[in-house]
Amino acid sequence: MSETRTQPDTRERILDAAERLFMESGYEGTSMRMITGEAGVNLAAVNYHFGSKEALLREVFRRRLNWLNAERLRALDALEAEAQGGALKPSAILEAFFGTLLKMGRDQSLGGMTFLRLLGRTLTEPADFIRAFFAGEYAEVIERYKKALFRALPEVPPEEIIWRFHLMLGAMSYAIAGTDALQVITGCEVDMNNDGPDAAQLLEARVMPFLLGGLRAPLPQFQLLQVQQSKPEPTKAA
Amino acid sequence: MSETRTQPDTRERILDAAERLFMESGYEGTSMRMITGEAGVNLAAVNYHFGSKEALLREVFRRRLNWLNAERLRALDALEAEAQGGALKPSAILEAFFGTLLKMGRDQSLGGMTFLRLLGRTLTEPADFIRAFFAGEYAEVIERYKKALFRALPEVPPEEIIWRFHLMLGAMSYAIAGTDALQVITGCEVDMNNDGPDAAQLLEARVMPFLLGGLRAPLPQFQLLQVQQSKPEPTKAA
DNA sequence: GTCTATATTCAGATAGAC
DNA sequence: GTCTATCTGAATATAGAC
Repeated sequence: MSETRTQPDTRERILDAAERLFMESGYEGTSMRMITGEAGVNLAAVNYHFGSKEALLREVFRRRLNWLNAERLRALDALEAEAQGGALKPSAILEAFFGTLLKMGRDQSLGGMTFLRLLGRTLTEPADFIRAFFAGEYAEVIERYKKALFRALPEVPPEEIIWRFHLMLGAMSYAIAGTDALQVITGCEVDMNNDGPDAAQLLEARVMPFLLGGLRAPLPQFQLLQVQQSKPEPTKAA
Repeated sequence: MSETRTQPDTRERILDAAERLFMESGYEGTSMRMITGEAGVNLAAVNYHFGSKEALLREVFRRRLNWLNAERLRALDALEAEAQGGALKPSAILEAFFGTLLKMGRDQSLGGMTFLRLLGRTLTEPADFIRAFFAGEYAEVIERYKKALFRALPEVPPEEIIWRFHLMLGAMSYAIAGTDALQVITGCEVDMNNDGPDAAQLLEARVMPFLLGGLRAPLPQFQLLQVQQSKPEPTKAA
């Protein structure tokens, strides 16, 4: 905040450039020369300010994930306070979890669609240190939401809920990240490449019903058998 | 088939090693020295047999996708012949499309889970030539299945079907590819790392109900308004 | 803090002997 | 077809002047 800044924020310019280029070309596919070139700073500045390319990537994410994690916890706290100890509605939980994410897409100062797409892509990056980093960053929030879903869907086996959480994350990530990848595959133009509020709003209207439908789908056969022994009439999961 | 082979198939050994390493470390993260090392062949052999690293990647996929594409078309042909000109059930279409994919996971000679995970991961690789390659390979099959879904769900706007197709692909890809990525995130062990029939069967039982639930979810608000003007009682999509 | 110049490593690719 | 040896370029990172 109160730094003696000489240039218009070299550090910030590097983070912005890296965010965009990692999104576009992936971590391994982006060189530090590309980053410093786009940022208009000297090559050595990255190592001076961040120490290494790995540390730069971590900082790119930390800058945004701090807000996302805090906001997701806050949204869940608010829901639970309102419910006064009762179980939450599955749709409200998804709204808190994914709605918060999509709010980032609508706000440039939080990263906008650029960061959302970077996030979706990076979850599948194979580099070990990236996976380890995300595991640490996400652990607390995921744990809280998992527990909320367990309480919201008591008749669904926890293992099944975890799988469906997994599948919802995947669908959302692809919807965000895979724009060109999968829109080429589906052979249709999709209107998400531009930043701004429209893309995130459309995404929300389209994806949330799909996720909720998947989350509340009938249980697979082999689990229905287990459940029927303890409860009558469990055809629907919720 | 009738080659004058000196060694136990250098070409095939390279393809197998590349398939596994690309799956594990990604395209950019895998060097030709890693590949030839694992295959136990000379470094120069890759360029001799395939010409370049790019061409090697394409051949890794072509070897498997030829079967997948043909089988997916065959499965759809069979369904349409059986329906005698009528519309198909959405569940049958998904079964043909994703069931065929998962059949590969159960059969080592078709690539097994290794290839399935490679496929899921590679769809999000950002390199341009990879996206272009997939677009070409998938075009025909996607077109046929899209049309089948349009007919199967006449009350759902085509644009919405395309989105949900997109979302189903994403969920399935993550379920397959993101094993360690997302199982770390969800904080639970998932039993998919090993090859073999069990993993693919479990996957099928778990994922298919989710996909069908998403595909048939209620339409988003803004599309309900459009549809209600032409048809009564369209609360459910199917 | 910023720059130039460079150290070091490793990538993909190829020439040419066998 | 397979090998050794090597070319060429590009990557990350750093030393040291300013």
